[in-house]
Amino acid sequence: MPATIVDIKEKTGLSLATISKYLNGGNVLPENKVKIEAAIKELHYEVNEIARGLVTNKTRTVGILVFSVVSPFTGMILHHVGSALRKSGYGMLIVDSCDDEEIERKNVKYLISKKVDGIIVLPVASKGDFLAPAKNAGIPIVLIDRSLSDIQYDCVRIDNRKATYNAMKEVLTRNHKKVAVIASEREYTGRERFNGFMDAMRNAGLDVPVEYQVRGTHSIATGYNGMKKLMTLKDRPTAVFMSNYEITLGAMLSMNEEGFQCPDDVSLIGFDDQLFFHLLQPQIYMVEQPMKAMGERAVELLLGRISGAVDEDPMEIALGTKLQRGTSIKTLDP
Amino acid sequence: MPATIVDIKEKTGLSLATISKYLNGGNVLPENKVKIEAAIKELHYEVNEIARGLVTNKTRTVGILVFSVVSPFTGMILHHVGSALRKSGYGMLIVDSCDDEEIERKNVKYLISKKVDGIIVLPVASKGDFLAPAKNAGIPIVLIDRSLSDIQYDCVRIDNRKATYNAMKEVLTRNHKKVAVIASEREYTGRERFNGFMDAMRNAGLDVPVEYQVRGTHSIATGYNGMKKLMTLKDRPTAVFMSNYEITLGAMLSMNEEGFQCPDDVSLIGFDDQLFFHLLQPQIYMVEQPMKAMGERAVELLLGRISGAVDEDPMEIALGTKLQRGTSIKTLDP
DNA sequence: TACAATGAACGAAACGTTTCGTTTATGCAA
DNA sequence: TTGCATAAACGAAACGTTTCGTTCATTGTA
Repeated sequence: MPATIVDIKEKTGLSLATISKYLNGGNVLPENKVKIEAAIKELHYEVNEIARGLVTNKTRTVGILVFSVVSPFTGMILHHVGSALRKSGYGMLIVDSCDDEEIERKNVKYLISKKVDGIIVLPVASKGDFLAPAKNAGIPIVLIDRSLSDIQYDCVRIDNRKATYNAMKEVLTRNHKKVAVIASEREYTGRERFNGFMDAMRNAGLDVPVEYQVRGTHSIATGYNGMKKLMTLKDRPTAVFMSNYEITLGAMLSMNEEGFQCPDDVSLIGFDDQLFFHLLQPQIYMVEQPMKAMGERAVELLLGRISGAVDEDPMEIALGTKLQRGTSIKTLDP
Repeated sequence: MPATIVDIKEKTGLSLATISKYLNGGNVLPENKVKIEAAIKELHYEVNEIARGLVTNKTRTVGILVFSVVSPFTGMILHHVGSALRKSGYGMLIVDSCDDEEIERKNVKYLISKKVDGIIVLPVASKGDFLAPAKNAGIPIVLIDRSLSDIQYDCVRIDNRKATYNAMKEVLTRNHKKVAVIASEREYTGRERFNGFMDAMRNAGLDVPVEYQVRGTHSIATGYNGMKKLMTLKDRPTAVFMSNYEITLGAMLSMNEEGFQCPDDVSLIGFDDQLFFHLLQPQIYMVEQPMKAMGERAVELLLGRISGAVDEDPMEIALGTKLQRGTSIKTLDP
């Protein structure tokens, strides 16, 4: 029903090749250009991307493989990645791994079958074998936020360990000695941040007793239960580092519930500013990730790989973070 | 490079038509079936969806047009819609309207150019003209959550007005007379819920002074500022209804900040349970939407339209809600 | 004036499927 | 045996583009 390039051919008397050339930005005589444009307007012609894809072997669509589509972190990344892609004329086919490695594995195959031009991954698995089918199919891959332990892919993220290490200085220079951590231990970021925390403590010559090391998952429940547990210890910490948004949220809920005050009862420092912590009183010290830049750099890199403009070995891009200062850290007597 | 149906043809000696028939579930002789399956395995053949799409004029992909991809409500819908679609072999091409009607309008055209088989919409606009191009192209459309004012499309949602009306009974039977509302006025749901609130008050013979009617946007800021304003009135309300998740979150932050206690200082009732309110103390009364059912029904309906199994006039499906009872409403003396 | 060089237009083949109308093979009844 | 009905296989066309190698026209140069 919709007009095709053949209709344009008949209306203008030109050949398919010439019209195709025009459509793809090639040079045609001014008079022909006018004819073609008139015909296009009159017939409401639009190129059929499917037919085009069949011959070019490109879909102008990239697959986005996310560990979970309900996380606010994911939502924000999707927002920025989506804008950047659209600006370049690409669409995004999103698949949700539901925090399940088996689903993630299937999703990769699905994206391949959909012939996406590239894949952006926020992985759930820590190892990279699930991406092998895509790699073998020659599909460019860029990771965001989380590196893989056994194989290197292009990855845009922050230096989690260092960022945590630096953030911890804010606590340590205020003479805190008894500092606890609540961190996720299942993904890359949680482990790195935990390590950064331990680095800082070790470097300050401070010990971290096991009951101060709360490990869990990337969830509100981990923060909630973790904080509850910490605050019922006989020997409470004077400060707590929380490794991500969900954990921070959970921890704060628990504090509100128990009536603990920050920073009077305990000092807090967290990760992943999601805007709304700005509204909180007290304002929490927070490591802010450059979400927009991460999304944009990842897209830029992926499109570079797709076009062939980038052909070096896989690279890890670590972007800078910013510490949102607040009022949540108390200065103790030396 | 990847194997095609022609390779299978040559390996088996059968015709393209027969192999295609097999691939699409048709009957072939057992011996041929064996031959074909062997060849497929040996050559790692997978059907090229692009080529198939060119002749069938189907992409097995549906477009998802969301008002904002960063909202947790959207994330949850995406999760359920995505699962349901995948179960039926469909993928989702997601486009983000960034709460902007102009972008939304462009996105519709983009989805059409991508030849999606159907579109699921969480609209930002209140009027439906932006969907006209898709309708004219014969692409089935299903709305979720928000109806349009001027034209009827298939829509899966709840009865916001009634749900609010019923929820308000919990407040009114506890003898509250001075009840305020914080509601978004820009989208369908906010307006309906506001109306439901006013219905309930009117029906109880109660007046709602204008300073008790806070209208704003679907945002944390509206809830935060709204609650702050309400609690500084000389004549404070004894209860507040909050029309959605973000507003509820903002309102609670403000209360925590000011040190107001719920339900001692003010009773609260909200909308959109997002799991994590379960963790809160006190537990807030919340109208819970059937997110999973909404996503699944919408997909079911859309696929029905696509296949032609459903061909009645557009329908509005209003699913039932559930009131999560809590401890956030105080019983006043009569 | 002839010839080379340049640039635009052209025709046909190709991309990998599905589908339509026809032919071939099979089984059964007359 | 012949004829007929049924089921499976077949060949060819079609889907709407891009692209390759070639032809044609124009301009500039010797």
